[in-house]
Amino acid sequence: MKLATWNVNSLGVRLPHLLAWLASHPVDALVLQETKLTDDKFPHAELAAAGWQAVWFGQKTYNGVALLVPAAQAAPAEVVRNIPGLDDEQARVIAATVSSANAPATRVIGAYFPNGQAPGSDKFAYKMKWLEALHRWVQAELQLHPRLVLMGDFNIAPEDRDVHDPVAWAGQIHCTDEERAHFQALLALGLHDAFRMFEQAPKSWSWWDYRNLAFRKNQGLRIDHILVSQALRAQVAACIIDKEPRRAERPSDHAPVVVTLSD
DNA sequence: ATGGCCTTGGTACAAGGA
Repeated sequence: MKLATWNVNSLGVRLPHLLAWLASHPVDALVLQETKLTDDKFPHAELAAAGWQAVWFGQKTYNGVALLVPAAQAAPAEVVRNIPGLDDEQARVIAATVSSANAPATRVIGAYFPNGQAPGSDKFAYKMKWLEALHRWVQAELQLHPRLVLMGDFNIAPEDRDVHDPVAWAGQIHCTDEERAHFQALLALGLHDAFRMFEQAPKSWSWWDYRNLAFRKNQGLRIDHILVSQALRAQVAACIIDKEPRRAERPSDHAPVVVTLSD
């Protein structure tokens, strides 16, 4: 079973690009972030024509998330939109139970973590509050669904090796001690960073700034993550960042991350 | 380098992203 996450930075712009990637990457579930579409604008018909069913949760201009599974697969079940109990006007989370043909049901949480803008800002305070609510909710979800995957754009670089220039980024947004402590708190729930379960090339990033020729110079951050629960840990066979779509014309600034679970 | 780019809304340029 393959599961993937991708911040597409506008599904309206990126739909052809997404369909091309899906055609050559037959995953069992894909979560999207930054769709930037209200629910009435979500391109479910175009996705269905390409063989994909979806559940989605969006808003105008900003944020927006979705979960795609093959049309032949069972429909995503027990769908949750945003974090229960958190009063949030921003569309950042979609969760569902996914059943592929050859694996037991798996709880998939797709999340677009707040950016946070800058330490000390109102947006940073919102990020902290959101992270606290996420932690509480994921803890409860794990009790209900031992087979659980939390994936998405975390907007957190967990360690200095996830940052192209740790000195320049020290204490900056995505790299503060507070954000990193929240990442560790999620791991402490019994989640595992699938990418770090394997030896990886140094300077592996999932996001590169559009500016400064950052992709060409491989100056980026690893901020898109796939965390798997203890029950799934032994089945993780591979985890990769697919840089190829970042080379495209008009790419997203993020690359997809893909995890392979053995049956 | 104080920044460079991309997207949205809307039709000029501001806001947000990371």
